[in-house]
Amino acid sequence: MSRPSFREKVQQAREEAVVDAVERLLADKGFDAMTMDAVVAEVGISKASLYRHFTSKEELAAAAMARALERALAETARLAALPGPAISRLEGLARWAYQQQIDGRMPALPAQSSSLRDALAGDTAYTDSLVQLSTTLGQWIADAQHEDAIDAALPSDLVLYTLFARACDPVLGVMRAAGTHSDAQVVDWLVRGWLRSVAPQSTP
Amino acid sequence: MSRPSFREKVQQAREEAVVDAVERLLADKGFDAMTMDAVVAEVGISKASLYRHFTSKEELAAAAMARALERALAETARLAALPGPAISRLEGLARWAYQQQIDGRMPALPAQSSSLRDALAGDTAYTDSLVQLSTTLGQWIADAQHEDAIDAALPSDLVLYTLFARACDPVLGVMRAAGTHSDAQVVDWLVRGWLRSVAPQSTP
DNA sequence: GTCTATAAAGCGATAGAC
DNA sequence: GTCTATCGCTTTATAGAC
Repeated sequence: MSRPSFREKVQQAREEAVVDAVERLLADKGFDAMTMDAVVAEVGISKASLYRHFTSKEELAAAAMARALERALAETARLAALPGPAISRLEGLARWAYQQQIDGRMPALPAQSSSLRDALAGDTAYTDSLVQLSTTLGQWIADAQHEDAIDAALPSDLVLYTLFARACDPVLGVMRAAGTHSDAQVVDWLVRGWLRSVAPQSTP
Repeated sequence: MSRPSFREKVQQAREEAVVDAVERLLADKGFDAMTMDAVVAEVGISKASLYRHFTSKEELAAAAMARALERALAETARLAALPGPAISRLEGLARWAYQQQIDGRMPALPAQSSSLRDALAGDTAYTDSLVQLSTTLGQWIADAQHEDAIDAALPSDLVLYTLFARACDPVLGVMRAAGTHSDAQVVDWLVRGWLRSVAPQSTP
């Protein structure tokens, strides 16, 4: 049991190095523009070795997405321990998502791609994390609605999807390219904008 | 002058048929997944003929985007003639953008693609329309800020980009796929959400 | 100007030696 | 298990006949 663990650890370390590179490339170029040659060039292994560990490009993307979801779950666990109402936890996660985008750690997958969707659906690490994250956030959203911090007339799944959409909000990139305001200022505007978009109707 | 106009009209009609097909394919599959074979199959011409009229795939995408911007400009002209404050015109355009998405008339281009960006920048029909649209909407946004319908603390270009982003809001597609609510209801929630996201701070 | 046929290149995936 | 070398397919783009 302890004999093969060394080799297994080496394998796991290499696979993690691969997923690291894939995460960067997916965030930088997107799935279609990312080539397997670029992956092996960044990791420093051969293509045949890469295919020993991951049987397809889609599987690589699924592994990167699974890891991103794991990070999101870790952040929700951290936020859950903080005091304050549910809406402040949701705000914290939105802010975290924008920061991930700035740090180049947000994989960019195409919305329409059947082969990719199949690979994602078949990756239990991905689907399990997604379900768990959705469940937790759905609870936070329901709590915030009961606390009257989110419009109770909005379906909770719509609120959840708008929050997920903040993770790939193109406005951040455009504003950063313009360079007229600090990252922190732009993120603040966008996070507050999301909060207002789901806030209860003001009754003047 | 009138002699070659017949042939020119035939040419133009064919080019319009091509751009029609490209618009549908771009909205359905996106730029990367759209192949030139699919374009010629839909139009019913050969690939060589297609390349007589459009020298590259990027140029086709630019033509489709230019036409989409022309439609947006036509809608702004229609909205400009309506009575009411500037914010109601902005709301109307946001609603129109979502409807375009539903109708499959919103080209989906990748955010990161150097060759595509160059082709777009070199297409005057595209850039001119984009500048004109941005100028008009920038004025509307400034008006709405003066009317205290949009938060005056927000930079007008940020507001403009968030409005553009509504044209490719992924939440609409996800909600439509869920099928639990009518298109009109979902669009209404999303449009009102955008309005609230840029509304002035409520001062309770 | 439009067609058929094909070139040219990029990329995902694999064979076989070591 | 990793490498080099290559296959096989897709796709963009073009040559040359009509």
